Amino acid sequence: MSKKGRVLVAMSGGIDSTVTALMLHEQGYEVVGITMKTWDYANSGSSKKETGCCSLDSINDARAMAVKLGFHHFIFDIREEFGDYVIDDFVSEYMAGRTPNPCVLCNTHIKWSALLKRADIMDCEFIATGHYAQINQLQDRFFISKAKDQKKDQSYVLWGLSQECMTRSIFPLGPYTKPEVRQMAYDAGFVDLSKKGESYEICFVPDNDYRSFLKNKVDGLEEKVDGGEFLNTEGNVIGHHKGYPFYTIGQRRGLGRAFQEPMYVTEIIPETNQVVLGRKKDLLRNGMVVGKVNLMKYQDWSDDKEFITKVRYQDSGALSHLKKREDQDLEVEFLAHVSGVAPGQSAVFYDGDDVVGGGIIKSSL
RNA sequence: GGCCCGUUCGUCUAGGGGUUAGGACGCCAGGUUUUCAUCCUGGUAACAGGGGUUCGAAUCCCCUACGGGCUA
Repeated sequence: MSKKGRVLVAMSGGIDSTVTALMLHEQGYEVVGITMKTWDYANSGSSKKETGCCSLDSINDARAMAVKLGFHHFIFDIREEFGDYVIDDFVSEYMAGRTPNPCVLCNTHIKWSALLKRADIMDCEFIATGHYAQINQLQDRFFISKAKDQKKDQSYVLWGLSQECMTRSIFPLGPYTKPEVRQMAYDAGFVDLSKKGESYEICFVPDNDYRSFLKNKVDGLEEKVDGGEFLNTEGNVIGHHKGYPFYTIGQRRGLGRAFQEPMYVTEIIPETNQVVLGRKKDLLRNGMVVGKVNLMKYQDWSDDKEFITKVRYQDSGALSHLKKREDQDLEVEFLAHVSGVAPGQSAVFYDGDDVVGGGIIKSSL
């Protein structure tokens, strides 16, 4: 029917995915909307403000939006896969003293495969999301590149996408800035939507309190880990904490104790339920080991090639060398010290604006 | 049991007759952020207690409570 084909658009009811659907429609695609239900919100407490990408309210919003635009719309229940994979990993990572990245994991292992599976059933050649990122191609390889709007760039959370995923994905917002997208929503008559705020929380933790979430998921956790020791970098006990799963490397606030200067979590030791605190300079590292690597732009490179490594979503990045190891892990050497390397978080490597690849931080060096 | 010091926001402290009693850390609230964090802005909050002296006391004096040195 349509000139360009059918595209399955992941709609959350928010401004970005709505404009995505609109743009594709205007470009001549036949749009089918889909909203994924990842979590059962009925008994997870009330949420007054805008919550994650897939709250129950948002599902209704998304449906209403699709209907208004005249698209077909489906709700896809992926609670089971999502719960088994993303939530179980989330809990076990924290219990192992690491800091998981559920959005990345969901994108890599759940969201895209769920979308593609549905796209096949619905006879859609493409899938699209409202991510601020771009897809490029170098010879036969596809890779993610940063969005035009560097402030909104979301390439960091997409490092895990496979070649197959990228061949069929479209990110219509990549070449636009957030203000431009807002204007488009406004011009299209979605005045309220154009003023809608961003969503921040983890979708399955609507009240943004992951610590309570962990307590609810793990029986007796609080009693088990409460009262662990805070150590200084010399190994002396300097206080007590609420339990190692409730802290993350680089954390400063919420330690509940005053010291002469700001103190940060520099190490988490789950075996002994100890948390090491140090000064800002104690967070600096020379390198790290990254596992579960997915390579995008290049398969190989010379050892002296310099890449920019981001260690967190908002990290501005540091020049570094990447070396492949026997076990497929990457050894990353920072050319300048990097602060707050947290095992469990994603590391993403860039060549300019292009994503070379990414992985999960195993340990710092 | 005689002679000397110290006691300030929750914490560590600045201030030595007229100060909005300052800062740091904590805590709280906003901002930034599709993770957790970081980061930025702002806010809350104190002169151990009782007497004096002074126009005026956190500041000077005198007692009453908790902390350091020579003597028996």
